[in-house]
Amino acid sequence: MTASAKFDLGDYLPYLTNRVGTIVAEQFGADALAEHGLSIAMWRVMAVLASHGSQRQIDLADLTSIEVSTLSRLVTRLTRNGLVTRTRSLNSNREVAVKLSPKGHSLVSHLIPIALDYEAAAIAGLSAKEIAVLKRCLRRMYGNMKNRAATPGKRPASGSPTASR
Amino acid sequence: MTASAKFDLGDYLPYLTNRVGTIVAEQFGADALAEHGLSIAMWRVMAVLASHGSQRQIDLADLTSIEVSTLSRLVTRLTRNGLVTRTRSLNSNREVAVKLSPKGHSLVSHLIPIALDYEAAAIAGLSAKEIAVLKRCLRRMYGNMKNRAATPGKRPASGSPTASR
DNA sequence: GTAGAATAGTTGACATTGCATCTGTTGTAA
DNA sequence: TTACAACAGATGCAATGTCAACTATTCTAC
Repeated sequence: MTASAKFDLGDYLPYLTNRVGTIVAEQFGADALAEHGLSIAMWRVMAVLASHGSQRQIDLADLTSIEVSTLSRLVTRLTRNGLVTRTRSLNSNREVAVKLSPKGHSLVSHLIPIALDYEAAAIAGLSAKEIAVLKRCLRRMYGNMKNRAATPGKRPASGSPTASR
Repeated sequence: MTASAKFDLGDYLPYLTNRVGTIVAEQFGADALAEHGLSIAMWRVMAVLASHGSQRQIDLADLTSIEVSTLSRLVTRLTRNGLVTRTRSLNSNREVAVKLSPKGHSLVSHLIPIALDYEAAAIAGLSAKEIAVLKRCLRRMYGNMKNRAATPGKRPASGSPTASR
């Protein structure tokens, strides 16, 4: 056992965060999405479209954290299921505009209240004040990481010489 | 169409949570894990082992939120890479004890400080008090959902009037 | 205009995942 | 003991995801 074995995962924020995200998604997926033949990724795409309106695939990828190539096939599937439409963008011929079809819109409208129920179940027992802090923290954390990604020399090089290929 | 089209994803906690978890994992994976041939899932397994010691696969699955069948193969891969060992448990012959090998231990020891740097980068600008609330909230949320999963009649019936307060 | 870089999206090859199913082990109760 | 349910883990196979090319379009600067 080396000295650095001192690592308390239960106090490590990325772990705590990912576990919450995963368990909520798992349950919502199994209880609410499965019966509609939707995967969590599909729901995310539809939720983004419901909230932000028509989007290019590249923006969808950014908003959903789904890889562009994965997203391309995902949109193909959603299109086959009649939930979204994919049309060439008006202002550019290489862009695509993805938007909810009427059927897709009606499905998200049905799912949104259920999703909000799950959110409510997750935060049960927490005060409004705590939730406000929670949201602030999460937004800040996302911003911090996003920033870091955009910044050159992003490597923290703790203990490791950044010299790599 | 319907009134419920009013859905602000930017205020929806499962979304905020998953995005933070994803972006931290993505960057840590690309910057620190890739050069060691590790995936995020592999890192999670190793981090759990570093923090909790030897585990059965089923417990690893629970602690990492990785499916048991996926985990089985993942452990096989980690074993092939010499990072963990898989031995029959002492007290039961159907159980397996997964633990870090010396090589695996030395690798996590190297990665842990880097992981903590990423955590620090993520929470930059937040006060200790806010972080305390954040952790409390995340633990509570996980507990709430875990509970729900164990409870019979967990379904919030579509369109349910659960939406109170 | 034209060359070349940048951008948006798609696709082929390959790896990984997830469900259902299977094997083997342990616990329980007649 | 025997029978059977519950459990831990592994595996076949179809579905999905990922990386690296590749096509097509638009932008930039001469």
